[in-house]
Amino acid sequence: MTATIKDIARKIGVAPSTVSRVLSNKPGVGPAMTAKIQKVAKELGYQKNRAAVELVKQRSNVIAAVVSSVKTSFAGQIIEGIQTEAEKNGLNLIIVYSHSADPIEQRKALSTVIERPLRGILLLSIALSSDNLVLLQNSQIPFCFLSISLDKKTVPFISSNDWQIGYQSTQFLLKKGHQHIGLAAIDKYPYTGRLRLAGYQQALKEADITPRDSWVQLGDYSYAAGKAAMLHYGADTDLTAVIAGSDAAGVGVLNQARILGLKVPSDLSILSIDGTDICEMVQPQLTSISQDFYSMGIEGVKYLQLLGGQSAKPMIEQKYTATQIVERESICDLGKSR
Amino acid sequence: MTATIKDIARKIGVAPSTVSRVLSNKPGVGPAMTAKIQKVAKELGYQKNRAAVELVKQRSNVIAAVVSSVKTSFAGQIIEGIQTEAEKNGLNLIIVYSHSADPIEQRKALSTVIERPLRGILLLSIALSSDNLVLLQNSQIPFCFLSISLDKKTVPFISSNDWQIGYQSTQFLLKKGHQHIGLAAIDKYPYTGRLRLAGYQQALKEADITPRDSWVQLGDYSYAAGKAAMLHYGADTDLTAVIAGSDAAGVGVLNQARILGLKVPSDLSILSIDGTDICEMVQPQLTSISQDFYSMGIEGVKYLQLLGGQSAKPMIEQKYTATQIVERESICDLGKSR
DNA sequence: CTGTTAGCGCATTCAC
DNA sequence: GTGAATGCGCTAACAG
Repeated sequence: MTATIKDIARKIGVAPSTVSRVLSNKPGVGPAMTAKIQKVAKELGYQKNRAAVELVKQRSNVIAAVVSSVKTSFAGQIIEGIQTEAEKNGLNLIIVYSHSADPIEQRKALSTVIERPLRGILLLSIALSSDNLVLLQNSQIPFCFLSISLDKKTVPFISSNDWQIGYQSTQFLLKKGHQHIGLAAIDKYPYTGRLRLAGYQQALKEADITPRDSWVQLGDYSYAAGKAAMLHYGADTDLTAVIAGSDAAGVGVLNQARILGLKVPSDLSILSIDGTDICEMVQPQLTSISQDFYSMGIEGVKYLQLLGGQSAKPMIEQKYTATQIVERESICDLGKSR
Repeated sequence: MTATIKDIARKIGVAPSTVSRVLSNKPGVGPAMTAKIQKVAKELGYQKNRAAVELVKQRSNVIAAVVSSVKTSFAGQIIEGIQTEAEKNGLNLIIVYSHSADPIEQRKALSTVIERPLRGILLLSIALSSDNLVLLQNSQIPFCFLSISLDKKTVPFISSNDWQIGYQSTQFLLKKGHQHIGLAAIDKYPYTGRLRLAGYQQALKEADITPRDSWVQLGDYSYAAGKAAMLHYGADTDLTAVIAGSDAAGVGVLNQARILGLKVPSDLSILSIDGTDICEMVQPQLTSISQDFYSMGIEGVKYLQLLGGQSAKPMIEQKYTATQIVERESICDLGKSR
């Protein structure tokens, strides 16, 4: 093993506590001694043992992000935000993966995280089973969900408003004169897909339009799901526009439409949800309803910091970050609406 | 704080050591007692304190991946591989970011990782400063670089052969009849960009072609770098093909070429390095020299496991994973070569 | 300014 | 099968 505080204390002929003081930047040690200790520490290649420090201090300066998948690039943006704000506050970030929605898998990821004295836990697009949520809550570690909006009043989250995403994007298309609007590659679970669906349905309802069942195609937000959805719609679809659950799905719809001989946007308009870089990388560029993922990350650690301050009130933050439609090239204006 | 082993021991009226035995699955405790202890542990919401365990056992079952925040999505594939193999071996994975090539930043990321009794460290596309490399080596923790091939005989890595990537892709284009071939958006640092450049130059040399300085455009592998490179080449470039340092860069070249009025592949062929999903998402689909990132991840943790076994010989692995040209739609065959 | 003492939570001897 | 004692490496009182 590596050298310990005792080793260097013994070597110099001083007490371990003195060494500890200088190595953890505590005041009250003479400059001569300080220098000497630092020198010997370097010579011996001393490395702090975090396990020991955390054990005695019952706290660390690390926060954890639990993410469900790396594939979608929005996670990268959130993490970027987290990392930036964490650095600013002298916090270290570790990331752990929790693949699936499988409670057992989730549990494993959670365990590796709540069994340590972390400063906070951020959960990205993770829908915890109720057992696991209880586990998390009992851990006493500050936490916050990101990019998912739960319905329980007692759990904090920072997310886009998914209902609004569904509502606004549908309304946008309606204003462009579209009447037959599809919704593709969203999942059927609460908190994201279901909310978007509800918003979509509401906007349609307000416009006195009754969507046909085939208009909404479930999926997992992937490129493949986008393609599959478009394949279901078919070349002779009555749809003039589709809202895709993610950018990747939007590209899937786009490419499959092309294969079917449909021109975008003249034959079919596409609005993709997310607004990541990929929207500008394809042809035509995808018009999107863009989310502010970076801010979610920033706000997430700010909230954690706030909780750490332990202001008696256990305030629960439930906050929506802004979304914004960014017009690019994939939507066709059909003229006046209504 | 959460309940400890002592709490549950006291509650039952038994010794802490007994509780410890059942909670860490050690044999030699009666079934009745075992059941009782487990029950009470659950009641109290007991959570192991990892810090304490790691302190006493001087080891954990976690491995760490250090990644540079490169925007390119290949990191996700490597991590997928790592995670898969780690799970198979009962290891937990934590990921930490090390932004830049700045030694100070690197040092911080390294510290959060070597100050713990990890089972291994995997470094993804990270070029450590020599100071930091020494630090890592002194930590006694098994480690391996991934997706970067160092020139020191003493450091283990698993990577594509970047020289071959440059050589083979150039040769491929040569065989397709291209004589004027650009290299875009690679960096100028050792170990990746410089190796690819050398391979590219060698292939050109063997074909008696002298590249003009303007043919190689440095960059950071990003979409923007690809666009910038193409902008430098200009609409009236003498190039008939360009090799892009990454898929994102390839798309950048593609889109900028389109803006300049060049048709791909008839006016300009593009070969992108990496072969991630994005190649199939753009129009035309990008022909690529694809890397086996997933395998790098798998092999990386296998190697770590091997080292953990402490077979007296401190064998150093330096291994190249396969690369393969995947033909899609962005390369035009100019006819017989030479 | 520096040394002594105690203990964080747990695993692991060694007794019984 | 179970209990008592010891120590992992470090920080935090408390003395001096």
